[in-house]
Amino acid sequence: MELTHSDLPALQAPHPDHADCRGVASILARVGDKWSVFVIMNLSGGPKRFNELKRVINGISQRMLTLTLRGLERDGLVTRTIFPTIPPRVDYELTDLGRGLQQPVKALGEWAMAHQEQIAAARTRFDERNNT
Amino acid sequence: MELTHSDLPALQAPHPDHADCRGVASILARVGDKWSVFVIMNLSGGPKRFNELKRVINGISQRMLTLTLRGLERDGLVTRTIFPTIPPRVDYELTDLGRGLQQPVKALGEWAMAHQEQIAAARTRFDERNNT
DNA sequence: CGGAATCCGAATCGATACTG
DNA sequence: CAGTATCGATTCGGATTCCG
Repeated sequence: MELTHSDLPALQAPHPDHADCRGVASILARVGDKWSVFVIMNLSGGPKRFNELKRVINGISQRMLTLTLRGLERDGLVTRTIFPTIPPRVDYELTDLGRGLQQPVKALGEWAMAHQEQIAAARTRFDERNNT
Repeated sequence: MELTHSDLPALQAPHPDHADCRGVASILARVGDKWSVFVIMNLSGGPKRFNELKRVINGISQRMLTLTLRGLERDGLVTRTIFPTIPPRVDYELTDLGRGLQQPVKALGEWAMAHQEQIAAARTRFDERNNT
Protein backbone atom coordinates (compact mmCIF):
# COMPACT_ATOMS: atom_id res chain seq x y z
CA MET A 1 0.00 0.00 0.00
CA GLU A 2 1.16 3.42 -0.82
CA LEU A 3 -0.61 5.57 1.70
CA THR A 4 0.53 4.22 5.04
CA HIS A 5 3.72 5.26 6.73
CA SER A 6 2.67 2.31 8.83
CA ASP A 7 5.54 0.04 9.62
CA LEU A 8 8.05 1.71 11.78
CA PRO A 9 11.34 0.46 13.15
CA ALA A 10 11.48 -1.14 16.59
CA LEU A 11 10.95 1.17 19.51
CA GLN A 12 12.63 0.76 22.85
CA ALA A 13 10.33 -0.08 25.71
CA PRO A 14 11.29 1.76 28.89
CA HIS A 15 7.75 1.16 30.12
CA PRO A 16 5.62 -1.75 28.99
CA ASP A 17 3.23 0.92 27.70
CA HIS A 18 5.52 1.52 24.78
CA ALA A 19 4.95 -1.95 23.45
CA ASP A 20 1.94 -0.73 21.51
CA CYS A 21 3.68 2.23 19.93
CA ARG A 22 3.95 0.48 16.62
CA GLY A 23 0.22 0.13 16.16
CA VAL A 24 -0.60 3.46 17.70
CA ALA A 25 1.80 5.27 15.42
CA SER A 26 0.19 3.85 12.33
CA ILE A 27 -3.13 5.21 13.57
CA LEU A 28 -1.64 8.60 14.33
CA ALA A 29 -0.20 8.61 10.85
CA ARG A 30 -3.67 8.30 9.44
CA VAL A 31 -4.84 11.25 11.48
CA GLY A 32 -1.81 13.22 10.40
CA ASP A 33 -2.74 12.61 6.81
CA LYS A 34 -4.51 15.73 5.74
CA TRP A 35 -6.79 14.05 3.26
CA SER A 36 -7.98 11.45 5.74
CA VAL A 37 -8.95 14.18 8.17
CA PHE A 38 -10.82 16.12 5.52
CA VAL A 39 -12.70 13.04 4.41
CA ILE A 40 -13.65 12.13 7.96
CA MET A 41 -14.85 15.65 8.62
CA ASN A 42 -16.86 15.79 5.44
CA LEU A 43 -18.58 12.52 6.24
CA SER A 44 -19.84 13.72 9.61
CA GLY A 45 -23.08 14.87 8.06
CA GLY A 46 -23.92 11.49 6.62
CA PRO A 47 -22.98 9.34 3.64
CA LYS A 48 -21.55 10.91 0.50
CA ARG A 49 -20.73 9.77 -2.98
CA PHE A 50 -17.29 9.66 -4.51
CA ASN A 51 -17.53 12.71 -6.72
CA GLU A 52 -19.45 14.55 -4.06
CA LEU A 53 -16.46 14.19 -1.77
CA LYS A 54 -14.13 15.11 -4.58
CA ARG A 55 -15.99 18.34 -5.20
CA VAL A 56 -16.21 19.32 -1.55
CA ILE A 57 -12.60 18.61 -0.71
CA ASN A 58 -11.36 20.62 -3.65
CA GLY A 59 -7.74 20.09 -4.40
CA ILE A 60 -7.62 16.35 -3.91
CA SER A 61 -6.84 14.31 -6.98
CA GLN A 62 -9.01 11.39 -7.97
CA ARG A 63 -6.14 9.11 -7.23
CA MET A 64 -5.58 10.40 -3.70
CA LEU A 65 -9.27 10.30 -2.87
CA THR A 66 -9.42 6.67 -3.91
CA LEU A 67 -6.30 5.83 -1.93
CA THR A 68 -7.52 7.73 1.12
CA LEU A 69 -10.92 6.08 1.07
CA ARG A 70 -9.35 2.63 0.70
CA GLY A 71 -7.15 3.32 3.69
CA LEU A 72 -10.06 4.45 5.81
CA GLU A 73 -12.10 1.49 4.70
CA ARG A 74 -9.27 -0.86 5.49
CA ASP A 75 -9.04 0.52 9.01
CA GLY A 76 -12.76 0.04 9.51
CA LEU A 77 -13.42 3.76 9.79
CA VAL A 78 -15.54 4.04 6.67
CA THR A 79 -17.91 1.75 4.81
CA ARG A 80 -18.23 1.53 1.07
CA THR A 81 -21.63 0.71 -0.39
CA ILE A 82 -22.16 0.02 -4.06
CA PHE A 83 -25.52 0.57 -5.73
CA PRO A 84 -25.40 -1.34 -9.00
CA THR A 85 -27.42 1.23 -10.87
CA ILE A 86 -26.53 2.88 -14.13
CA PRO A 87 -24.60 5.04 -13.79
CA PRO A 88 -23.03 3.32 -10.79
CA ARG A 89 -23.31 4.91 -7.39
CA VAL A 90 -21.00 4.36 -4.42
CA ASP A 91 -21.66 5.77 -1.00
CA TYR A 92 -19.08 6.23 1.72
CA GLU A 93 -20.16 6.48 5.31
CA LEU A 94 -18.48 6.70 8.69
CA THR A 95 -18.66 3.62 10.87
CA ASP A 96 -19.18 3.89 14.62
CA LEU A 97 -15.44 3.57 14.96
CA GLY A 98 -14.94 6.41 12.53
CA ARG A 99 -17.41 8.59 14.38
CA GLY A 100 -15.62 7.82 17.63
CA LEU A 101 -12.37 9.00 16.14
CA GLN A 102 -13.90 12.36 15.41
CA GLN A 103 -13.94 13.40 19.05
CA PRO A 104 -10.17 13.31 19.71
CA VAL A 105 -9.50 14.63 16.23
CA LYS A 106 -11.76 17.58 16.83
CA ALA A 107 -10.03 18.23 20.14
CA LEU A 108 -6.74 18.33 18.32
CA GLY A 109 -8.18 20.52 15.60
CA GLU A 110 -9.47 22.95 18.16
CA TRP A 111 -6.11 23.12 19.86
CA ALA A 112 -4.55 23.78 16.48
CA MET A 113 -7.06 26.51 15.70
CA ALA A 114 -6.54 28.10 19.10
CA HIS A 115 -2.77 28.23 18.73
CA GLN A 116 -2.25 28.68 15.04
CA GLU A 117 -1.29 32.33 15.37
CA GLN A 118 1.23 31.54 18.04
CA ILE A 119 2.73 28.87 15.83
CA ALA A 120 2.70 31.00 12.72
CA ALA A 121 4.52 33.71 14.65
CA ALA A 122 7.09 31.23 15.92
CA ARG A 123 7.68 30.02 12.38
CA THR A 124 8.16 33.53 11.07
CA ARG A 125 10.61 34.38 13.84
CA PHE A 126 12.54 31.17 13.25
CA ASP A 127 12.69 31.69 9.51
CA GLU A 128 13.80 35.29 9.82
CA ARG A 129 16.49 34.34 12.26
CA ASN A 130 17.98 31.64 10.11
CA ASN A 131 18.06 32.91 6.54
CA THR A 132 18.14 36.55 5.36
CA MET B 1 12.33 22.64 4.49
CA GLU B 2 12.11 18.97 3.91
CA LEU B 3 10.00 17.81 6.79
CA THR B 4 6.74 19.69 6.43
CA HIS B 5 3.88 18.49 4.30
CA SER B 6 2.77 21.99 5.12
CA ASP B 7 1.36 23.81 2.16
CA LEU B 8 -1.84 22.36 0.96
CA PRO B 9 -4.08 23.29 -1.93
CA ALA B 10 -7.04 25.58 -1.45
CA LEU B 11 -9.95 24.21 0.48
CA GLN B 12 -13.54 25.09 -0.10
CA ALA B 13 -15.20 27.02 2.70
CA PRO B 14 -18.80 25.96 3.22
CA HIS B 15 -18.57 27.45 6.69
CA PRO B 16 -16.24 30.32 7.52
CA ASP B 17 -14.65 27.89 9.98
CA HIS B 18 -12.94 26.15 7.14
CA ALA B 19 -10.93 29.23 6.32
CA ASP B 20 -8.25 28.15 8.78
CA CYS B 21 -7.92 24.64 7.46
CA ARG B 22 -4.68 25.46 5.76
CA GLY B 23 -2.87 26.31 8.95
CA VAL B 24 -4.58 23.66 11.00
CA ALA B 25 -3.62 20.96 8.56
CA SER B 26 0.04 21.84 8.75
CA ILE B 27 -0.20 21.42 12.52
CA LEU B 28 -2.02 18.11 12.19
CA ALA B 29 0.70 16.99 9.83
CA ARG B 30 3.24 17.54 12.54
CA VAL B 31 1.23 15.42 14.93
CA GLY B 32 0.89 12.77 12.26
CA ASP B 33 4.63 12.64 11.93
CA LYS B 34 5.65 9.70 14.01
CA TRP B 35 9.04 11.06 15.00
CA SER B 36 7.61 14.36 16.19
CA VAL B 37 5.21 12.54 18.46
CA PHE B 38 7.93 10.33 19.88
CA VAL B 39 10.16 13.30 20.55
CA ILE B 40 7.37 15.23 22.26
CA MET B 41 6.52 12.23 24.39
CA ASN B 42 10.11 11.65 25.36
CA LEU B 43 10.56 15.24 26.40
CA SER B 44 7.64 15.16 28.84
CA GLY B 45 9.97 14.22 31.66
CA GLY B 46 12.19 17.24 31.18
CA PRO B 47 15.04 18.37 28.92
CA LYS B 48 17.15 15.84 27.07
CA ARG B 49 20.32 15.92 25.03
CA PHE B 50 20.55 15.06 21.37
CA ASN B 51 22.11 11.62 21.67
CA GLU B 52 19.98 10.87 24.68
CA LEU B 53 16.90 11.26 22.49
CA LYS B 54 18.56 9.29 19.73
CA ARG B 55 19.16 6.37 22.06
CA VAL B 56 15.70 6.42 23.57
CA ILE B 57 13.83 6.68 20.29
CA ASN B 58 15.79 3.83 18.78
CA GLY B 59 15.37 3.53 15.06
CA ILE B 60 15.55 7.21 14.19
CA SER B 61 18.50 8.28 12.09
CA GLN B 62 20.63 11.21 13.07
CA ARG B 63 19.37 13.07 10.08
CA MET B 64 15.70 12.60 10.94
CA LEU B 65 16.21 13.51 14.57
CA THR B 66 17.89 16.74 13.52
CA LEU B 67 15.14 17.50 11.02
CA THR B 68 12.40 16.66 13.49
CA LEU B 69 13.90 18.80 16.23
CA ARG B 70 14.33 21.70 13.84
CA GLY B 71 10.69 21.44 12.84
CA LEU B 72 9.53 21.39 16.42
CA GLU B 73 11.80 24.27 17.27
CA ARG B 74 10.51 26.23 14.31
CA ASP B 75 6.93 25.76 15.47
CA GLY B 76 7.83 26.98 18.94
CA LEU B 77 7.12 23.61 20.53
CA VAL B 78 10.66 22.92 21.66
CA THR B 79 13.61 25.04 22.74
CA ARG B 80 17.22 24.35 21.91
CA THR B 81 19.86 25.35 24.43
CA ILE B 82 23.56 25.16 23.69
CA PHE B 83 26.11 24.79 26.47
CA PRO B 84 29.46 25.77 24.96
CA THR B 85 31.37 23.20 26.94
CA ILE B 86 33.81 20.67 25.61
CA PRO B 87 32.47 18.39 24.44
CA PRO B 88 29.46 20.51 23.42
CA ARG B 89 26.10 19.88 25.00
CA VAL B 90 22.71 20.74 23.55
CA ASP B 91 19.51 20.39 25.50
CA TYR B 92 16.05 20.19 24.02
CA GLU B 93 13.05 21.05 26.13
CA LEU B 94 9.33 21.41 25.60
CA THR B 95 7.93 24.92 25.66
CA ASP B 96 4.61 25.71 27.32
CA LEU B 97 3.08 25.45 23.88
CA GLY B 98 4.63 22.05 23.40
CA ARG B 99 3.38 20.87 26.76
CA GLY B 100 -0.08 22.12 25.89
CA LEU B 101 -0.03 20.07 22.73
CA GLN B 102 0.55 16.94 24.74
CA GLN B 103 -2.98 16.90 26.12
CA PRO B 104 -4.87 16.49 22.83
CA VAL B 105 -2.13 14.24 21.51
CA LYS B 106 -2.41 11.99 24.52
CA ALA B 107 -6.18 11.90 24.09
CA LEU B 108 -5.68 10.75 20.54
CA GLY B 109 -3.05 8.26 21.59
CA GLU B 110 -5.39 6.81 24.18
CA TRP B 111 -8.14 6.47 21.62
CA ALA B 112 -5.68 4.72 19.36
CA MET B 113 -4.58 2.37 22.12
CA ALA B 114 -8.17 1.63 23.07
CA HIS B 115 -9.15 0.73 19.53
CA GLN B 116 -6.01 -0.73 18.07
CA GLU B 117 -7.28 -4.28 18.21
CA GLN B 118 -10.48 -3.33 16.48
CA ILE B 119 -8.48 -1.59 13.77
CA ALA B 120 -5.97 -4.40 13.41
CA ALA B 121 -8.85 -6.82 12.99
CA ALA B 122 -10.47 -4.61 10.38
CA ARG B 123 -7.19 -4.45 8.48
CA THR B 124 -6.77 -8.18 8.53
CA ARG B 125 -10.29 -8.74 7.31
CA PHE B 126 -9.87 -6.20 4.55
CA ASP B 127 -6.56 -7.63 3.44
CA GLU B 128 -7.83 -11.18 3.43
CA ARG B 129 -10.85 -10.17 1.42
CA ASN B 130 -8.88 -8.43 -1.26
CA ASN B 131 -5.80 -10.44 -2.04
CA THR B 132 -5.13 -14.15 -1.30
C1' DC C 1 29.17 15.42 21.10
C1' DG C 2 26.09 17.51 17.89
C1' DG C 3 25.60 18.45 13.97
C1' DA C 4 25.91 19.83 8.29
C1' DA C 5 26.52 18.16 3.58
C1' DT C 6 26.29 14.92 0.00
C1' DC C 7 24.81 10.87 -2.40
C1' DC C 8 21.28 7.99 -3.94
C1' DG C 9 17.55 4.54 -3.83
C1' DA C 10 12.67 4.33 -2.41
C1' DA C 11 8.31 6.02 -1.65
C1' DT C 12 4.78 9.73 -2.91
C1' DC C 13 1.85 12.20 -5.59
C1' DG C 14 -0.39 14.68 -9.60
C1' DA C 15 -1.71 14.39 -14.32
C1' DT C 16 -3.27 11.82 -17.86
C1' DA C 17 -5.45 8.15 -20.32
C1' DC C 18 -8.37 4.19 -20.37
C1' DT C 19 -12.51 1.15 -18.66
C1' DG C 20 -17.13 -0.94 -17.16
C1' DC D 1 -19.92 7.79 -12.36
C1' DA D 2 -16.35 5.55 -10.11
C1' DG D 3 -12.77 3.89 -10.54
C1' DT D 4 -7.75 1.42 -12.45
C1' DA D 5 -3.15 1.88 -14.78
C1' DT D 6 0.82 4.13 -15.99
C1' DC D 7 4.41 7.67 -15.97
C1' DG D 8 7.30 11.40 -14.66
C1' DA D 9 8.58 14.82 -11.08
C1' DT D 10 9.27 15.50 -6.50
C1' DT D 11 10.21 14.39 -1.92
C1' DC D 12 11.79 11.45 1.64
C1' DG D 13 14.95 9.21 4.27
C1' DG D 14 19.04 6.11 5.43
C1' DA D 15 24.02 5.77 5.05
C1' DT D 16 28.18 7.93 4.87
C1' DT D 17 31.65 11.48 5.38
C1' DC D 18 33.43 15.58 7.38
C1' DC D 19 33.71 19.31 10.95
C1' DG D 20 34.13 22.42 15.35
